[in-house]
Amino acid sequence: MRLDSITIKDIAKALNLSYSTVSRALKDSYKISEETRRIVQEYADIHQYRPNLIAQSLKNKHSRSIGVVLCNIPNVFFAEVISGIESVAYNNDYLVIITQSQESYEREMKNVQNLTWRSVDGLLVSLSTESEDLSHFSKLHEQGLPIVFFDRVTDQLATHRVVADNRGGAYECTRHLIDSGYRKIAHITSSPHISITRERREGYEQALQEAGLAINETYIKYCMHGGMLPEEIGKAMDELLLLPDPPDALLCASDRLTMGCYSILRKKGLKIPDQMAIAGFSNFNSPELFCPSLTTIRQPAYEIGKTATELLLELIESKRPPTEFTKKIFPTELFIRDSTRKAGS
Amino acid sequence: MRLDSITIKDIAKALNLSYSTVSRALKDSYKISEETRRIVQEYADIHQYRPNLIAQSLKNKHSRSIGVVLCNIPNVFFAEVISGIESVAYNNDYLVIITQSQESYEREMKNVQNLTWRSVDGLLVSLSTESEDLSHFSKLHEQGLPIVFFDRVTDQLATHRVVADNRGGAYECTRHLIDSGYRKIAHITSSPHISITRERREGYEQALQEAGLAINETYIKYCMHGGMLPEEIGKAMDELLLLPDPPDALLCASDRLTMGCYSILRKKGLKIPDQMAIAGFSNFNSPELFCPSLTTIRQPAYEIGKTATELLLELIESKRPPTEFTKKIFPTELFIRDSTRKAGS
DNA sequence: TTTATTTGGGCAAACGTTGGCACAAGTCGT
DNA sequence: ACGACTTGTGCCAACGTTTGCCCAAATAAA
Repeated sequence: MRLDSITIKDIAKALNLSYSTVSRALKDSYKISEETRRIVQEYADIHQYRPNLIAQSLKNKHSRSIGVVLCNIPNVFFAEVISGIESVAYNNDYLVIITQSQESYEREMKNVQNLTWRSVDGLLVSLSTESEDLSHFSKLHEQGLPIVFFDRVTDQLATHRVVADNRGGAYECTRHLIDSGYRKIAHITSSPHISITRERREGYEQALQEAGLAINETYIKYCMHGGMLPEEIGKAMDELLLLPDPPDALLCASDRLTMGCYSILRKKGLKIPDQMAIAGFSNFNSPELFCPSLTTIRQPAYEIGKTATELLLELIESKRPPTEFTKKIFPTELFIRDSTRKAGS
Repeated sequence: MRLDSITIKDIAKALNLSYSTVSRALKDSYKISEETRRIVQEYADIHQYRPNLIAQSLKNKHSRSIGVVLCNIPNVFFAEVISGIESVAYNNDYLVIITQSQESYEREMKNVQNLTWRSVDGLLVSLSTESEDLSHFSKLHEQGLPIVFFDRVTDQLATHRVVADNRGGAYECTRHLIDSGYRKIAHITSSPHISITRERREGYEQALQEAGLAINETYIKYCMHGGMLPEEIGKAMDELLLLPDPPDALLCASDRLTMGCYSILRKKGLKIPDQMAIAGFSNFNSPELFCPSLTTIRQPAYEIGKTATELLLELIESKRPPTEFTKKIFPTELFIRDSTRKAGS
């Protein structure tokens, strides 16, 4: 259902001008007399002329819309990212189309396909945990579709990437745990396919190594669906707890994981942080209300969304494909709270 | 940048048919021989023909997209609603365009305008706290644009509404507080302009009245921006606490308010629930981790989004404007936790 | 056999914009 | 006074689909 709005043709007829003159007067391009321009503008204003964006898209081959592919909207981190995306898009008159992969490769592919049929001008992507084969993206990218990756990125495609300093965040937090006296630090993380998993593990391992602590593979647990399935977190925790020499601290690699693990510890009645310390990546904004308050590594999610979108719009609007691709890395913030403070320290 | 994809014309030329025949064969309408249909379909499949949705929109006067107007994406409740919206839209091949009003009337108007220029087929709306004048919606609605309201609804427009049982939820929770022995129950709520504020207050007042308790106006605090501005919550709390006879329990009317108030109570070092009990509407999914665990009223946000979208699509796809408009009311769930359990009870 | 009806398919206009090209009138230099 | 520009505007095709209308052939009815 279209809302009856006046068109260029209407203006042309009313003013006894040709379509093209009106069109040109309206977007003050080309050589149009000041007089004509004024008359047209005035008429357009009075009659509330609005260009039909669909028609423009058809003609111009671009739709002023961008597609977003991410795993799950209610995830705090992504919700904040979206908010950042939306704000930049809004200011630039772009429209944002959001799709959720729910950590499924299948769905991610379908969404991307759908988005391209819709002729989005560019894509903002955070990979699903299942995605190993990235050909659905590289094909499009080769055809010239601008893509910017954020959070869960890849180096298989030559394009911009926007991430938090995952390695640094994990490193800093692990160091903090070590400094607090913990020696048996486990790492509960997501699928090894995605970039954040690798980077966070590297930070974790680096801190251990620098402290002269051995890396214990049995202390590293992968949740292949990033914690979407509650049972995978439970399983990982059980395995850890049943170890002959169980860990005394937990570094969790994502929002869902952090919440899930914390919740399990509490349910099992373990004393935090004495029996088990816990810290993790999380953008939840009241972790101080937990009991004990929760040590978190916070990512500048809004900033990430904002920057990724700015980069994408730049890509879209630049005439020629850029030769250089940046990887923006935003620092994380460690908030030390009671869940990692030993009673005595 | 359009991805070179084959068009109907290409197929027509290759198969030596006319555009119209191909078009009709593809959407098996009209009378086309089985033979032709098969040939066209096959060719289309092999060459991965995808209809150009922009062109279709221009021709058909609809875009298979819906606009969403709500206040703030990172708000848990709305994030879940969006997730529900997205799932229905996805299954019906509709595209979802999300805008945030940030509780600003100004922005809400601009967003709606923008959305209609984009020729969305329908609107899903949750009003901002500032919106009193609804003419930007009613104008469009009169012109035939399908609109479904959810959460913060209005009866100024004759259309579908989807909400939680706000009155019931508030009533049940207030009763619970009364039953737990609290007698001085304050209500911290949002702007009186929006429907949820009124409904929740009604539930609160009804419970008080049934219990023979007086309604104390000084116990009802309105945060005009729904708690978006941290200082408004602080001010409301201060005023309550400084009352000669301060309340002993708090019923908070929204996610942000509940979190904000809880946080302030903790910061001020008040004993929950002995000095002050607190309960509120919240969709945060780990309130049991708070200290003390937080009593919440949960709304079926995902369901609300899902249902609103189903209703909207029905409206969009039905030929004639319906004569009846439904108001779907979903029950809320009260989760009683320690923040409202007196030590002795 | 003629006429009416069905079946299958083509033509071309339309949706609202845009932009290359053409062209008339005015301006300038010589 | 005559060509060479410049300026302002109009014409028309194109973007990819859809669809009303028309028409040819085949079939059925008379």
